[in-house]
Amino acid sequence: MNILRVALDLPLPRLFDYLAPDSDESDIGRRVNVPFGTGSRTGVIIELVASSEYPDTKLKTVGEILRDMPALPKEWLALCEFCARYYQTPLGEVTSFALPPMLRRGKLPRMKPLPPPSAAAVGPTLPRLLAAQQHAVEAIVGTEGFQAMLLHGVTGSGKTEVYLRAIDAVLARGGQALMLVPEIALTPQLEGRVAQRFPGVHIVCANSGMADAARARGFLDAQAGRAAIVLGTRLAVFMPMPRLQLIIVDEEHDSSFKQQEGLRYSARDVAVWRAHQLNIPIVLGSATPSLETFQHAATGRYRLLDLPERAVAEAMPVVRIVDTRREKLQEGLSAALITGLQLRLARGEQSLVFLNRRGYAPVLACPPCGWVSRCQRCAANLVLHLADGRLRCHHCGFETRVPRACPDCGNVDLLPFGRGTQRLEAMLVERFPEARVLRIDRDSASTPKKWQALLATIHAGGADILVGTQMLAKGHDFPLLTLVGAVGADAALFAADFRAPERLFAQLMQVGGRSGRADLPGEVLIQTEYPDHPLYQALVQHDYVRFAQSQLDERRIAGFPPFSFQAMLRAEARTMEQSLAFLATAREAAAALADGVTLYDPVPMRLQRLMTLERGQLLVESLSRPALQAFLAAWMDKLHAQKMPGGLRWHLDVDPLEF
DNA sequence: AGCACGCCGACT
DNA sequence: GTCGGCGTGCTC
Repeated sequence: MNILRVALDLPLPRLFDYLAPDSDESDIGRRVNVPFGTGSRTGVIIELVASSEYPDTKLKTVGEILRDMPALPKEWLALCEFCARYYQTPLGEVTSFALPPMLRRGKLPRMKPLPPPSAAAVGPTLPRLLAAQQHAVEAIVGTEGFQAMLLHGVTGSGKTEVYLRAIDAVLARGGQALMLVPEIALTPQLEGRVAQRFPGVHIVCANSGMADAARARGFLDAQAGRAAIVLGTRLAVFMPMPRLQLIIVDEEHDSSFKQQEGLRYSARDVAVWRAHQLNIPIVLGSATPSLETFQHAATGRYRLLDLPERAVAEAMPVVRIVDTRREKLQEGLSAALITGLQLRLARGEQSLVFLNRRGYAPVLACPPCGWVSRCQRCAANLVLHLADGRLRCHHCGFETRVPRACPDCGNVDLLPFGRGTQRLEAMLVERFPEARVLRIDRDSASTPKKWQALLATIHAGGADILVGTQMLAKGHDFPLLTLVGAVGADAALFAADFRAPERLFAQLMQVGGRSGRADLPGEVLIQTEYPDHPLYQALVQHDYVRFAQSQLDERRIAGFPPFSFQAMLRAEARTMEQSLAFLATAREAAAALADGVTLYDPVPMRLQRLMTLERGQLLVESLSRPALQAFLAAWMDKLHAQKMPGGLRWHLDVDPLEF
């Protein structure tokens, strides 16, 4: 009797077997409706077997096998199986996540006819390549079989042009190309550029913001090979592409490639595995590569392709460190920065003040009695948003009106402490009454429409001084911008998270790269109380390599990634005792299995309470990835078999980014 | 995760 | 007398 093994979207690490008289091998990879418990569900057929370990008498018969679309290819199933294994997630959860919601539910979109290939396929005139670009293109195009390559080049060095040439070569051979970009509102822009470059080529986008039907159509177009180029955010790594010949991960260091909930996968790492599986090249591009990738390039595992200079003929911005130790700042701004702003204002150029903290002030306090604005649900302060008179928790979204007086003692003189973008904006408006000040953060650019409007204003020269968070750092060119001031960066220098310096360096490099494109030279001023810090010194020199090497030295000594491999078990419950007790039990359960693996003590998470849940974590570390993987598999078996006290939830994060 | 079944409190 | 609280047990 034919038995189908079906992956269902359940948090159970096993497949479910069903009788299926009218099935054959060709049904593997098809979606199927099956009776389950009292109801029914849609899953994916993984295997066809002759007998089941499950008692025959209890086997149910499948419902309808959905043969209305081609079966998902073997490679796609293998990719899902890898993720299930590597991230210790049930296969059904992975296949479910990897499918567009509409297909997951067993439905199909109405297909649209392909747009007719535009006859006016006039190839655009190609820009001339620098020698380094030319070399990179040749290296990528000439690669046969699997090879990971790091394309290392600063903003403006012409990475995108290299990608486009490499894609062009793939298309000429009849292949498909997959390009992953960080999740920023910048995908449409890139799509435009790619579409313009390849007229008549069917390009498909994939990101979570898309309408159901469009996403499902894109998936089917990619699977059928109708789409030659797939462009998308991290979830696009799961697009089935039968003739895939090249994968590109742009801004590979960007943390948005790691999903922070559910299936906690790294699209960059999954992409590398996929390239290996398909025996094709993969290009990881960045001005500030992740230390994991840089280390691979340094040891020769990845091939390094360097773009050392800007393709457009202008100098790198001058980076200057402003020592604020002996200076009385004006609302957080140094005299040097204020002078710089004045100068740009007089010359009709744009400036940007970068502060990675939104709101007016991080906390509102009552000095006489000691009251501070705290979130009821989280172990965090409520941030003062003066623009709309509210206190907000940036973690759980709780908000309330700003109280007129202290809730504890009635004092009416409540004081905002610290500085956010709104406060900086207010200060700049007062200090430069003639300037048009524009604030760009998640509050002012809350919708794509508002964001587009802000961008349009900036591009039209309708703003003199921009105040913004890291939102401004990514991907956009601001031709009129000649000054960037970074304020309050020091906080990240001594953060507990060992990856904080890496992120800060990338951020400052990226935001600095916004200045001085076009023909106007750029200047970057970094305000700091630690002017001699090696991180800032490396920025002055534009020396990513030196910074990366010093970070790698520290990591090597400390035994941190990339010199070790980590996983984090996290738990949340009503009380911290419950969370830590569970983690302690899990640690005991692990002791017998932990060969070549170090287990740390369970500790409260840095944001201890979120949405009224008390959270703890337990770090696991190994010098060997296979040892860690073997341990995790055995450990998860044990934990899944264990009964959980009510109200306790836990998850495992493999290769965690956040601590 | 759902969704059942299963025993103990305040309502039509 | 029942509606319903969520504890625990199962899903091929």
